[in-house]
Amino acid sequence: MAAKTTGGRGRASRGKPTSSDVAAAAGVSRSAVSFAFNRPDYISEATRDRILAVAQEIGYVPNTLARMLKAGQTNALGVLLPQSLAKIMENPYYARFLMGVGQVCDHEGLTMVLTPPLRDSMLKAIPYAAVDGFIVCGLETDRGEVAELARHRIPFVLVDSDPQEDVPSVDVDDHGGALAVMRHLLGLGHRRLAVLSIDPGPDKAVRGYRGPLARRMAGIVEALAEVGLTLDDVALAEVPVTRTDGYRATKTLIRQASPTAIVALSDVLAFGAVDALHDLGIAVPGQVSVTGFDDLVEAAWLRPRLTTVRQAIATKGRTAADFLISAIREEDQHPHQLLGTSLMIRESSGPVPAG
Amino acid sequence: MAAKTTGGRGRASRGKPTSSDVAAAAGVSRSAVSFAFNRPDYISEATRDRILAVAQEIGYVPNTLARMLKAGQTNALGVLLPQSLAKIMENPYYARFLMGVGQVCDHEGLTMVLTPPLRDSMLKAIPYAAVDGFIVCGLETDRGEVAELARHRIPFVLVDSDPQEDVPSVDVDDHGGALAVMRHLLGLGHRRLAVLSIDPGPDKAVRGYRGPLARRMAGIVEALAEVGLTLDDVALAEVPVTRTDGYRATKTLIRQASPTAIVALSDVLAFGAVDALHDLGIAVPGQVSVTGFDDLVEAAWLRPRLTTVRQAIATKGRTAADFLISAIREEDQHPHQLLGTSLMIRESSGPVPAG
DNA sequence: CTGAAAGCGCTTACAG
DNA sequence: CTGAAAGCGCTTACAG
Repeated sequence: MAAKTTGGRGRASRGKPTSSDVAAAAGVSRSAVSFAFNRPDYISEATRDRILAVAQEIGYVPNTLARMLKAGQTNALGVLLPQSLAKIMENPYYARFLMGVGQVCDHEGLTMVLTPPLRDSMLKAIPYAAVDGFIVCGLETDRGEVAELARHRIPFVLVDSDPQEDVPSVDVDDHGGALAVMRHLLGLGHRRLAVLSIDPGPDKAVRGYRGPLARRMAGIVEALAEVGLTLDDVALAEVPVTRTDGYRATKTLIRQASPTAIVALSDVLAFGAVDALHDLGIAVPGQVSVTGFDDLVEAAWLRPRLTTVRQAIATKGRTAADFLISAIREEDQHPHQLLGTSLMIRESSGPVPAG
Repeated sequence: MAAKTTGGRGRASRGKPTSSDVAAAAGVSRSAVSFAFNRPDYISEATRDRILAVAQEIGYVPNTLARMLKAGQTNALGVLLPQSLAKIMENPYYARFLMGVGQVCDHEGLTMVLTPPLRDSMLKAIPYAAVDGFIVCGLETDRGEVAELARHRIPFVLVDSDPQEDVPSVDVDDHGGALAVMRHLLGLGHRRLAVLSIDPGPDKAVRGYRGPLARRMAGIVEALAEVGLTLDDVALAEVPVTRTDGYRATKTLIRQASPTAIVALSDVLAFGAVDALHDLGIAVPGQVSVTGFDDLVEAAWLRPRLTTVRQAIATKGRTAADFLISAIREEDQHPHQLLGTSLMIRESSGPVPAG
């Protein structure tokens, strides 16, 4: 601990100067100091200048925390993430999503607070960050957090989740996207398919798929049914969304199922798949087609260019931030936005190879 | 504004419940409530359980702001960024850097607050976010902010900057990196070079290059001198660090200077350059070599794989976070870390074409 | 094991 | 235009 000079309440005291220090040094009351910063019109310009000069000199700036406490707002938007900060920043999907959120924050003069999953050690006393509300992200969410947030009357919006009646939410037409990409592949004649899917987390066994993953799987099942197939007819791998995991899983899928097409449920996984196929000497799309989901900026850079399902990720972030701001202002609506998806047919998918 | 029931200090009051509400409902004092959350050993288990149950029931959770104010710390690390949040999240370099910072935050149980450049409208009353300290990032920094932070005794560390004696800092051997990549290209016989550089910002005219850019330029000049050239002998474009800007600038450079090698001072710019050359039908490295700087993860995905200067970006973030934590704890050291760079020779650079 | 009191640093009616 | 006072919601010695 730092040594603290006790009795020093004057400017001689160690630590950050407070409004009292400024008041003493400028020979005015603390309110005058406050007015100098917040209500220029309440005091004479001369006094204000003097106070500000003194403040500048002794290095005073109003304590943000105290200000926030008084005001009852923080001017910060929280983003409650489904994974560790390190993992999130590694995932281009989130970079893009946070870009959207960031645009709104920039525009509204808000800061952005990134919060990793709540430590569920003590679900009672969640140490919420100092924010005005949360954007709750991600496939793996809505365990206890959502109920907790609602109970504590903290404004929030759900993203990539299972929409709830009375909570604002932003989602994407995952079902339609998955359906479209599957029909594309099936239309090209592919029947030996592998689905490179996203790890649904530990409680899938208990509760089945949820959120976007559930919708995407439903789209896949629907498309399969159209040609008389079921999920049992495709190879399935479920892995964390990293390029490395996509790479490894692809090698396994190829070995075990020798599919003619790999349907990745995320572009990042598709990147890994293309890499793996390249390293295996398998031509894309000559021998194996690969499709993604998301249409990250990087998807168009890849060679071959990736066929994928586009979703407007930045728009999703922007919309979520807008909805949150409305919720914070207690404009008591509960808007639900469903953004469209569209199939981007590029170079990584082609007709099933002859034979 | 929300309607506020005035005199209601009981649990009937609107808005979030406070410790008084819990105390009243549980028939104990406010301190007891506080103890239930913070000092389990100060009260009986039975009482604690009762208080916690009541808290849970009425949806009470201690106000974070008040807590922080009392404690004098926020458990949040601020990252002061050189650009708007939207731009930052668009740049893979920052994604990687923030990943490093995130790793430390994850480990230490800290949250991460992203702060765009301070609005210099009112340099006196900068509305600092509620954080324990700042990691100050970026080429364009150290205008007024650094002096302000120091004046206000806010702990901070400088990253990618011009190190100062008494401020912790983390930098990279930009000079060595630039020197190495230039020697590589010159060694391959290239003499008609174009440098695709980073926009130094508005006050370059006044103060010249600073920070990493200054060091990289110095490395370039040194390498040029070794073969009897000067900066006047190379084409130079200075643009914002986006793939699009790299793309456009490359087209211009090719038209105006027809270089045999393009030295990009950032991988993101190099990505754009490779794209532009591809679209122009110019072979890389057959006709034009391209090099980058950073060695982003994506650099190895590119085809041809990008020759570039590797810097340990995530480590930089991690080190910066560690230094900041030390500074916050007032372990009064001012460590300076200089991380190495290394030249990654891959496929995008080759010998100067004959003729 | 509990309760009244002070205080973290600020802002804001309110009376002068 | 200024100053004393209350209060934002919490925590923490302190005396019981």
